[in-house]
Amino acid sequence: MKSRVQKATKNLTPKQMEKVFLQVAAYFNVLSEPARLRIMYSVCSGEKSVSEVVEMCGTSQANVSRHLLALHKAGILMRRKEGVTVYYSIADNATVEMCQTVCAKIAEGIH
Amino acid sequence: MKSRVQKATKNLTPKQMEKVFLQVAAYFNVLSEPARLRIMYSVCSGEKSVSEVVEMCGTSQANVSRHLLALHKAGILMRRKEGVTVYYSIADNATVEMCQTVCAKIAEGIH
DNA sequence: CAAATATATGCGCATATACGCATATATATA
DNA sequence: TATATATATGCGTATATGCGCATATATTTG
Repeated sequence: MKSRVQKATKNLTPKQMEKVFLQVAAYFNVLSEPARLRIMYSVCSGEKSVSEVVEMCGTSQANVSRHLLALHKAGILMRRKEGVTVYYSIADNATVEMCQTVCAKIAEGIH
Repeated sequence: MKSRVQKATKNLTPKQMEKVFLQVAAYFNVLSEPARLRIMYSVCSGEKSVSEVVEMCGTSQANVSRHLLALHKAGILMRRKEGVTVYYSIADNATVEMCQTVCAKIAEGIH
């Protein structure tokens, strides 16, 4: 019996598979920047405003804003505006868990 | 009690965390190209020579070779040389499963 | 050794994108 | 309304990298 994962892509046409590959690549691309991973790490500990992330990460405000928007656009972060302040938090826990798994595997080789 | 994943990165110095972020980003970067995902998909069905992957993917031989080497260098594919032929196969099943999970999640939104 | 086959690589070009800098936009407050 | 604060964005530059093309390298075979 095939797993649920295999089923999901088994009945797609080549054209549809190509779309999937493009979207999956775009998804991984969002996670392929150290700056964005640092930002995700800081948001992991709880909802943060842009300024708070700037302080935690030591990146410029402009870049933090752009990276947060990219993560939001990818569906990974929630965006909530309160007055002039914008708060970001985790929207997709599966992505966070995946990142943590990869981090852990790589961290093993660091010590 | 903390999960094993959280433990793995909890006791790292900022400098070590930075190294982890760089390596994780590099890892995701390998998976952020449609061409490489196509190639991985074809190798998933069993060990393949470079030529076989070229036929399956319709990409040029030079690029297939480069992408396969990149996947091998990242520890995702095995590389085995037999005479003048080079065979690639899955080395890291966790990565394949991760890709399939992401593919499945995205494929749901395609139909 | 010469030729054929399979794979890898050097090079140039085009494209994507992260960053710094300045500035625009939006909201709150005096 | 003027000012201050928080966030977003336009623009130029530098860098990374995927691709096409040609060619190098390695191995087998005649």
